[in-house]
Amino acid sequence: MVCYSHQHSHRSLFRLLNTDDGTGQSHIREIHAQVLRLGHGRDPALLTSLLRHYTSHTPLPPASTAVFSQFSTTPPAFAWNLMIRAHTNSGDPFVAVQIYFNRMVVLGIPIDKFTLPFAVKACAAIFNLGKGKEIHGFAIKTGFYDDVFLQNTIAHFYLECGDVESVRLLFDRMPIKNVVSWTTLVSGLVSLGNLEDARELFDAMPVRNVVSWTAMIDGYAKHGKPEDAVEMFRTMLMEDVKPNEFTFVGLLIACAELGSLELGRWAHNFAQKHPNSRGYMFDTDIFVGTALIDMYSNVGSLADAVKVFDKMPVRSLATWNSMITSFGVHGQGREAVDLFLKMEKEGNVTPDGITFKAVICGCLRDGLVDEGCKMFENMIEKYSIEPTADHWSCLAQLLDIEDANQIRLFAEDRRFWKEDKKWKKLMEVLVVDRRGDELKKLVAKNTFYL
DNA sequence: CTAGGGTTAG
Repeated sequence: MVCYSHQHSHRSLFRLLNTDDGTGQSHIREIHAQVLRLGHGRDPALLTSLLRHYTSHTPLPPASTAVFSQFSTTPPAFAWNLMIRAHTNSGDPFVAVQIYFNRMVVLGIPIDKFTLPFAVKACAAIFNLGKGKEIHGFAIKTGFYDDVFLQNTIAHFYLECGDVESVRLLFDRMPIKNVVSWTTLVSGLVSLGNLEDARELFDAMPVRNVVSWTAMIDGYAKHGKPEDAVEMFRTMLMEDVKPNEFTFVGLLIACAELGSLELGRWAHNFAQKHPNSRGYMFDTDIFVGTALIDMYSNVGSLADAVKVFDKMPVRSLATWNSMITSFGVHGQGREAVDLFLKMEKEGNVTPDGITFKAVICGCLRDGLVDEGCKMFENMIEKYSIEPTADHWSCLAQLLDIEDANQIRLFAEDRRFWKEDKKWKKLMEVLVVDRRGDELKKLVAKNTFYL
């Protein structure tokens, strides 16, 4: 608790706002109330500090908009920048561009060197190639382009929009490149699957850090070169670069791909012995934990996967999905269903289509026909999840249904068959199962629905 | 207040 033993002056409130009390919360609402009570509600310095605190939380608290509107003159660039950044981070990049950045330009508010990187990042989040290019041009015209940070952000923007050639061009023309510039292009090449060029560039880098190494490790792991991923990891250790959570995820994907329990255990052991910069062991990280579950399941040790799952302090939807999938693929449908029920009960995450696919497939592999159907019903009625071709296909196998009409009859009987688009789903099922003849028959019979 | 790597879907 913050103790107000005396009336705070303007200066002491300001100091309080900019002091970290160690909880990360800094009792912002109490301080805000105090600011208003003492009549400092329009003080620009205090408003800016308040805004900085509010905008560092996600999702963005409504109070931030209220504070932003309290400036008696137009807010300074700093405040606009915070709002652009916060909206992008809170899943509202459209508002960041349309409401904040555009208005800032229209109102003629002088931007600073932070504004354009934030605006470009918002464009990247909505893949708005046109607007991003416009800002690129705007930067050149206004003289803000001469900045490595901005150039790196723009390079990453082109990468997000799938335009690796522009990234390459931009990179070649950069007068000053740093390790981030190099890594951006490396990861751009990696994500086309162009590992040869990526590696060539990686080897040519004047300076490499853990991020650059991880980009290569992850690329090899995901593009069918798990041996190279492991090799890269070992080389990285020899060059005295410390791995982090991101690196372990890449390494574990490679271990899963290689199907080696021994190698997987080695990676896990390594992660358990090395704390990260905040003193936590790597295997407590939610991404590393999920990757471990997946890895152990893939190399055939369900027991180890369960051990990791049970030890995890925090679990995401992906964590639950990964564990339920593991039970399913190991033929333990009963355990998959039980874990699903536990997931519902703990209530921190909401099941999605992947969850149901995992449970229903688990039921299929364990011969739990009634349970599987119940789950299918659950998915539609309780969670309003539209079944995909995978779900229909799973259901068809569960019910041992061969004929398209039987699936339809079943679905109608259960009132799942409400809209025309279900026909399209069914067709997808038949495509997935490569039942070409049945598909042709279905199309001939139901041309009305197309 | 600015830039680059991450998990689940037989």
